[in-house]
Formats: sequence, structure tokens, C-alpha cells
Amino acid sequence: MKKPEEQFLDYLARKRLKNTSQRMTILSAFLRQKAHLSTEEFYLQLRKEHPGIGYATVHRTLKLFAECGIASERNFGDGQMRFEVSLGNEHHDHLVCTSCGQILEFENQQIEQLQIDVARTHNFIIEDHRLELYGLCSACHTTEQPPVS
Amino acid sequence: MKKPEEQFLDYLARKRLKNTSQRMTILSAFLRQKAHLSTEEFYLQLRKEHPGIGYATVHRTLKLFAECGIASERNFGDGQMRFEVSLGNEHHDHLVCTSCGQILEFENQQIEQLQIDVARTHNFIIEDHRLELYGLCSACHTTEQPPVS
DNA sequence: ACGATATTGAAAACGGATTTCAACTTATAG
DNA sequence: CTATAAGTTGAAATCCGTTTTCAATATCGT
Repeated sequence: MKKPEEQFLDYLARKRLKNTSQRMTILSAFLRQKAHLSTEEFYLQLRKEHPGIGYATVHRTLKLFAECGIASERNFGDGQMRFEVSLGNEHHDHLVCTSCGQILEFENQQIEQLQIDVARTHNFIIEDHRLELYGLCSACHTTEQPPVS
Repeated sequence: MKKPEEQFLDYLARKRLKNTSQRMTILSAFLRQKAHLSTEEFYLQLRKEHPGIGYATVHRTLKLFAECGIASERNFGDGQMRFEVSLGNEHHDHLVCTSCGQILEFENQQIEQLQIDVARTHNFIIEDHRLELYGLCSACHTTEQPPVS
């Protein structure tokens, strides 16, 4: 498994793109972040330490990460695109808390296999899939916390 | 099981909303349509027979359908909201063809059960979920048809 | 029919994603 | 080490689907 930095630099070289300080700064911050941040949220975080970097650059760079395989784009239906580190973080699905917004990851090999079976019975070739469970996380339903309105 | 028309009228009454000709026209067209149409697509269809109805009204009425349970909103990641008849069309998941855009429905009770198990092990209360498999439908991969670019 | 209230359609506003563009930076060739 | 071509940057503009605004209109209860 290649390191993300290496994979990104390889990608830049292959595409004759340039290695800029902004890109390296964004990459380093992206690999450090743990949550499933939207472009906006990530930008606001980054801006604290690097006020000079513009939103457009952050957006473009996150897309580059997705193209070269070190990030994956997620859409949990809240109208914001989210990015997560995908390299070294193997396939998983998500539990999304509709009260606090927390996003948990899970993996279930049986479900994966059943999906393959479903596809086969429909003579369908799977390229990608998404499975998300929406509801209340442990913290939100045990404390009777009302949903944020 | 209540009829969709009945359920909608009940909902209107309960909320002190009014029964207008536009709403009935839209309901009837919506129940007749089979595909998973976006608001825009549905509006363009409807406009052929009913040129007087505005986009805003269609949009608002589709949202009403979702609120009263006869429609459900879907988002397949193409940036458009889609609506499908949900009343009398029990829970199912989707196979989305990335080449021709066709959307097939499927149901798998084993997957449903495994989802419940996953939620339980995370002490998570499921309110909703979505499972979509993206790829090539039978027609698109057997004919070697290149993806639309 | 009246009056209160909801609805309508057109247009404007909204919000996030994406593009434009002139100034600037990087990589490569000389 | 320049010079130069090509890519990148940040701010602002644009895009595009969704949602709201508002004045005119329709509906419903009386």
C-alpha cells in the first residue's frame, strides 16, 4: 500500500500537474482530520492555521484527492458534499445520527455478499454502492435529547 | 391500506389546507407515472397536458405528497431530488444504471435483517436507511454500449 | 355572497458547487 | 541561472436546482 503523499505526488506527476505549497498544506490537514467534513467545514478548519488559502483551492484540491484515490466523496443527503480519507481505510458503510450529526462507520461482509447476489440475479454489474442507516446514535437516544430543530 | 387520494385529502383536511384543482391534477399525474422522476422531469411531463401549472406549485405539491406519506424523496447523487410513489409500494432498495440512468428496484429481506443487527450492535435506533447499487444494467453491459459522456 | 385564509405562478433569492480571470508560481528548456 | 510556457491561485462571478416572496386569485366556512 502506497502512502497517500506518495500516491498524490505520483498522480500530479502523471497528469503534469504542479506540486504547490497549498496542495501540500491541504493534503497534510486532510490526512490529519478524522471526521467526515464537508468542504465548507474543512475549509473553516484549515483557515484557522492557513488564512491565505482560498475556498476554491480547497475545493479543487479535495476533488484532486478523490480523483487520485486518497479521498472519497460522500453525500448523506444534507446537501453538502463530504470527503473522507479512503486510502488505508477500507470499504465501509455509515450510520448517520439524525440528531447530533455524528457519523459512524461499519463493515459487514455478509451484507456485501448479499449485494453481490442481488446484482447477479438482476444481471447487473456493480461499480459502486452505498448503504447508510439513519437514526439515533447511542448518546442521542439514551439521553432523551430532542432532535435539533 | 388507504387509497393515496384518500390519504392526501385526509392530510389536507387535518392541516386545514385546501383542495385545489392543481393539487388534484398533480396527484393524478404523479400516481400514473412509473419512473423515478426528478421534479424537473415530472414538471416537463405534466406541462404537456397542463401548461398552466407552475413549477413552484409542482414542487410544493410533491413535498406535500412526501409529508403525507404517499411519496418518498430519493437522492441518487446526481444533484436532483427524485420522487417515487411509496404508498402501496413497499420498502425496496435500488439498482441505478450509471450508463442509461435506469433505476430498478429490489428487495432483500436478509439484508434488511442484517442492517437491524448492525444497528443493534452499535446501540443505534434506525429511522431510515438507503441502499443503492450503482453500475451497469443488463442492457448496457451486454451491448457494450459506451457510457454516455 | 362575504370575508378570512390558503394557494398560485412568476420572479427573485438562496446555497452549495464550479468556473472565470488576471496575477502569480512552478517546472522545464536553453 | 534565466526565460518562458504552462499550471495554479484567490476573489468574484456564475451556475443550477431548490425554496421563498408577493400580489393576484381561489377556496372554504358561514
